[in-house]
Amino acid sequence: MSVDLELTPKAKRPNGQPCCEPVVYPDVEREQAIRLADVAKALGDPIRLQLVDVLRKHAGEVCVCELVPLFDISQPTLSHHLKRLREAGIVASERRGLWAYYYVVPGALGPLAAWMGDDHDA
Amino acid sequence: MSVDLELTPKAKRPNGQPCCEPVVYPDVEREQAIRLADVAKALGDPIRLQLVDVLRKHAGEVCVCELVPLFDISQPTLSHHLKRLREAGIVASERRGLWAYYYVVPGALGPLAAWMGDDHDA
DNA sequence: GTTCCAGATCGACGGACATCGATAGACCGT
DNA sequence: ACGGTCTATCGATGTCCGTCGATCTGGAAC
Repeated sequence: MSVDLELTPKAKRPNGQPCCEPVVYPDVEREQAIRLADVAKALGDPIRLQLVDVLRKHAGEVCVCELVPLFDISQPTLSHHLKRLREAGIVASERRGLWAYYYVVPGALGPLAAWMGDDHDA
Repeated sequence: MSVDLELTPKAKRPNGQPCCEPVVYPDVEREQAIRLADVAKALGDPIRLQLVDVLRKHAGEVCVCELVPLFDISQPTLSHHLKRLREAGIVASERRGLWAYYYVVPGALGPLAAWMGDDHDA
């Protein structure tokens, strides 16, 4: 890894013709790609995506006790998914008494949504 | 799994007060969530996300030989990532002679982008 | 046919992940 | 203090994933 690689690998071809114009893409967004991929990975599970969907559509806090019966998974597993969403910065929680209330962090999906929505064809 | 669970788990609380209003969310989008999560999972790797980024910004086909030097991974690993993106329906390829050209399938990111961009606060 | 090259596939390996039951921790009523 | 309830954590387990080197495939040039 971390080999000093030249960005124009045209080298020698059988007939010398290039396969396409060089892309030579700078790694401007290495770090950004990691952050975006982290959010995407957190959404890369059907249950977590549905969790975020429920929380978003509710536009407010939702008690965990209301989330548990929505999925055919055990309570520890649901807690695990909520933790992953929390670690990805997508949701946050607040404890009141016995119950924990979760909500979507405003703007958490913004960067990834913006990247996906960017119209690169125009 | 697949327990016949009642959707209103209010049961008996210590003082009988509910933690919040019932959500009772129908699984309208179980199947859709799986499809969206599949796309998100495919984007849940920095290299794959950068690959899609390069292909999208190029707005055309890009030869694999141009992609290899952009990342510090081996050629088989890159091929593996391209395969995963292909299986997720995000990219497609065309072989011409010795070389393989990849491009982003138009509209492949649309559903997920639409879901993320949906303004549930308004 | 033979040789070379680009790309895909294979097999292996280490690490991450989803899932569960059991348990711990926090909190409320009595 | 005690018992009950909600949520988080722990430990174990089976599966999936990213990565590599080695190899296979099929096309081009000689």
